[in-house]
Amino acid sequence: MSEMPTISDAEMQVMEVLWTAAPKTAAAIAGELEGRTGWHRKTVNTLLSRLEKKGAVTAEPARGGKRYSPCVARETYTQSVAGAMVEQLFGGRVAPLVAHFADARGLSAEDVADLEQLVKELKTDD
Amino acid sequence: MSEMPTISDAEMQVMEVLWTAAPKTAAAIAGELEGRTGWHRKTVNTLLSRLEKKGAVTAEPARGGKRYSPCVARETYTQSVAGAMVEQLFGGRVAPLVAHFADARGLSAEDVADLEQLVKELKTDD
DNA sequence: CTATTTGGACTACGCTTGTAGTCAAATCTG
DNA sequence: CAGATTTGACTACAAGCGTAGTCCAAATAG
Repeated sequence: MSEMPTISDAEMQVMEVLWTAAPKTAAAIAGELEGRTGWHRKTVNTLLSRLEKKGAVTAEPARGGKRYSPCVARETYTQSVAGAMVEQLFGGRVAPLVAHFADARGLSAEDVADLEQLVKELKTDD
Repeated sequence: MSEMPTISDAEMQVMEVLWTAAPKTAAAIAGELEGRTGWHRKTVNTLLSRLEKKGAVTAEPARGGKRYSPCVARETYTQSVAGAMVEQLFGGRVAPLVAHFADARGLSAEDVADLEQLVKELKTDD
C-alpha cells in the first residue's frame, strides 16, 4: 500500500473541490470555497501548499497561476477513511454498521430498498 | 444536542478500556494498555486528565487512587463518529457506503448473509 | 511516626491544524 | 516600460495531540 497521506478536515474541502473538476487554479478553488466556508484566499493557499507537500495534489506552473490537480482519487481516500472507521468502530464488519444506523437514526424506506437491491446483487453476483 | 467532546485516537484507546468495564483506577487502565500500546503510565495519566477535562470520563477520588468511569456511552460516541463520516463521505446514505465496501474489498458471504437478514427485519419491522 | 512508594497536578515539547499576514516575483494595464 | 495587481513562498501563532518528566501530597510499610 502506498502511504495514504493524512488529509485534515479543512484540506478535505479543498480536495472535494478538486475532485469535482481539475485542474484548477488556486484562485478558482478559493473562489468556490469562499461562499461555502468563508475562508480567506491565503488560507486556501496554505491548504494547497500543505496538500502538495503531502503529495495529495500536484501543481503545474502555468501563466496566470499554478494548476492544481488531485493526486489521490476520491475513491481511494474514501476507502481508506471508511475502512479505518469500520475497522475501529465495528470490528471490520459492515452489517453491524448498518444495524447501528438502523437503530440510531432509522433508515429511510429508500435506504432499505437500496440495500435490498444491493444484497440481491451481491448474492447472485458473488 | 449536548456537545460531543472530541476524542482523539490515543484517548479512544483509553475509552475503549473503560467501556469494557468501569470504574477502574489509572493504574489498572495503564496496566491494560501497557501491553497493547507500550504507553508509559504517565502518558495514560495525561490522557485521563484530558478526558476528564473534556467531560468524557468522570473520576471519583478514593483510597488507593481515583476511579474513572466513562461519561459518554460507547453507543453515543460511535454514532456521532460514524454519522459524521457517512455524512461527509457518502452524503448521509448508508447504501452507498455498503456498496463502496462491496466494491472495494468484497464482502464475505457472512457479511452478505447478515445484511440480508437485516434488510428482511427492516422491511417488516418498519 | 518516619521512610518509602504511589498517584495525581502541572509542566514540557515538538508536530499538526486552522487561519491568516508579509513580502517579493510574475503578470496585467496603460 | 512603470505602476498596479495577482501569485506563491515563507512566516506566524494559538489550540490540540502524542508522549512523557517533575514534584508534591497521600497512602503504605515498618
